[in-house]
Amino acid sequence: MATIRDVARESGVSVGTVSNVLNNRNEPVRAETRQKVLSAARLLNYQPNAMARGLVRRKSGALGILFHTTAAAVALDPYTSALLQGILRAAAEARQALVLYPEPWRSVAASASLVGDRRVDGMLVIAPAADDATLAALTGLGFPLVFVSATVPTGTGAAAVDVDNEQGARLAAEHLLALGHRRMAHLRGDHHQASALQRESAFREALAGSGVSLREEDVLSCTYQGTEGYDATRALLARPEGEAPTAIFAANDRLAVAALQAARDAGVEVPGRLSIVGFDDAPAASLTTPALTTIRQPLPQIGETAVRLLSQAIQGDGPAPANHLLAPELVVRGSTAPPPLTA
Amino acid sequence: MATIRDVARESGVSVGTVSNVLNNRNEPVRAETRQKVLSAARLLNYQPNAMARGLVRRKSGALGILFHTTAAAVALDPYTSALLQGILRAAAEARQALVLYPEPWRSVAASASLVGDRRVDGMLVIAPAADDATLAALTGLGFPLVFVSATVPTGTGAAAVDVDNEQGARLAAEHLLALGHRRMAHLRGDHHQASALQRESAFREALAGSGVSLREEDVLSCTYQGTEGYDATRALLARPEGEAPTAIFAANDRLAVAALQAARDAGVEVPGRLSIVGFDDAPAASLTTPALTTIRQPLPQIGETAVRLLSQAIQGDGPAPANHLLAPELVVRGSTAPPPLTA
DNA sequence: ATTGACGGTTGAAACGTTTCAATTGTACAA
DNA sequence: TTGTACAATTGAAACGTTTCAACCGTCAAT
Repeated sequence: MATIRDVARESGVSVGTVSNVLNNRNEPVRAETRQKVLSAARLLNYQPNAMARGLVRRKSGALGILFHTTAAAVALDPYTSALLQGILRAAAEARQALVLYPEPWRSVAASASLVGDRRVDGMLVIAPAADDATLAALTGLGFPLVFVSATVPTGTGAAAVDVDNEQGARLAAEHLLALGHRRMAHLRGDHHQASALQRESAFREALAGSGVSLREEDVLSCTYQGTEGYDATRALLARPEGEAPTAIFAANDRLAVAALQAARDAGVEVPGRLSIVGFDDAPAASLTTPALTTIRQPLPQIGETAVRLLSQAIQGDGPAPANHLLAPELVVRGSTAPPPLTA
Repeated sequence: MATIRDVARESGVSVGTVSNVLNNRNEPVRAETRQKVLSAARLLNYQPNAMARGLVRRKSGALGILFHTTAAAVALDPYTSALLQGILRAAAEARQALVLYPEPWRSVAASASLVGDRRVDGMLVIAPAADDATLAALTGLGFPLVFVSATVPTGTGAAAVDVDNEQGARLAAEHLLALGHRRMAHLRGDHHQASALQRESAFREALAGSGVSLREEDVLSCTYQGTEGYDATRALLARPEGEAPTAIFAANDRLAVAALQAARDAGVEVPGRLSIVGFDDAPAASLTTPALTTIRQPLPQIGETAVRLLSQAIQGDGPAPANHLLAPELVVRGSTAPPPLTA
């Protein structure tokens, strides 16, 4: 590999000058000299060494991504893929490389060691558990951090980007109410994820706003992983006539798909006898029969926004850090209909 | 951030000694000294700077991933996700960070600039076009490279990992033949991808081996992107009675799903009147109705193997580079059946 | 003629590590 | 007592950049 010194020798100038022209800083330099340097660099196929540069500039030109669990587990998730799509797009635009840390971030200590090696200039933290202590400790490191799919308490110096979960839940509620449903159930996501809590409470409040109450026995604790949705739904459908809800709002599409499966296996027609609304608009949502009515998250935009925010934070000229909430959208497909008339 | 010099001062020894104990090399060092250094490091929360270390060691501790197109486009692809899963798992094991370059690698020049900055120790090249000149130029860089989803001509110093496409196509052919099909069609993938060519020719040969010929008009050129599969299938099904194939082997699941959709829209029953076999076993394959019979690629294992090979190449003790072919598997689901009896 | 300004260029000092030859101290053998 | 061996430690030279104070002409103004 050719070094900057090789280029300097080849073009007969000092390394300082070579550096100046190659980084075209605003230092004055004769056109002729510039040409000599440029052609020497091309001739030697010179590429600046990122580490040497990073060492003195104290910038690596790379952004890190930290996952809440092993990255391997998360790679398969369409949720992450969609997010990544936006992240990559924005990173390409900002000319930043992306560093994936295969280890999950768990303790502050562990993540500190990742952050501490200064391999990246800032970090995107994906879907962290809503554990304020850890979050705070992480932000306390004085390292540019943007949380994705989370909200940070105002006052901490960090930024967060997320879909407006409450608005999403409200959209689901309004849709179901408009169809005429009065007895509904909710399949709740991971209880340690803030989004799950937000979706539940906003759904409850939206119903209450229309004089419909969400009963305690009608909210089932599941996880975003989804499989629990099956048994929960079977249990719901096994209830005596009149005790079963006519619609289910699932905290994400995985749960919704599981519910759909359960309904099919129980011989309950969807949407004829049971309506189901999901959340996310995962690719699978449009492939099921019936296709899923769901709340779409603008995942790519969330990713883009996060990168943009992080870049600003790194350059130090960011606006006051805050929670950025992006609007969700109701996508009506085939899994919702008015409740059966057998009231 | 504390530097190694801070640790040296704090523990009252030289930086050389600090470096020795922290990297526990086989240099002899008094137990007492070791303790002093260790506790000083802990006290100061010292983290070695990855760039400084990389600069002198000439190793970054990171692996790069290069995609054949914009990474953003590829992120959504379940194919890539599954691959990534294996890559991440193996990278975690090898304690290597992963660097994603958001820009696609197109020309050698462009990728050389990525490779040249020495930010990574080696590169995984995903699904490159089967363009020997570019491949050769890339391998000629003297940089550890492993191609994924490609085969390299023997002799070039690079390694490649892929599913055994020919065996996969053979599996599909045998399955269809065993069911009794004699007139089949093939939806071919990208003509610039080696895998598409391999799947086609192996399918053709496997049929020929049983005395069945694949007619020219029955192989339709599509792309892995999939959408063309719809029109191609419609055209196939619109042929006069007796001129239409009774089964389709699609080069990947996207094409197979499109074919399924086309059959449904044309009122042709699957698998009653038309059998469809896909390739990949993408997540969507099990969600369609009927679920797709397909050839499963061991994508996570391919990713793992690639990382392992790359690590070996970096350490310089790798075995002779070669093409590693992993075995595919036939997954029989609901989209295949014997041909209709109306012969 | 002296000064000042400025365009153009240089050389060396960082950046934070690792590594290695050199050095010190100690113990043992001759 | 001298020499040798070896365990333990040191100090400085790399690694390949960027940056910045300093320097040298040259030209214009005084």
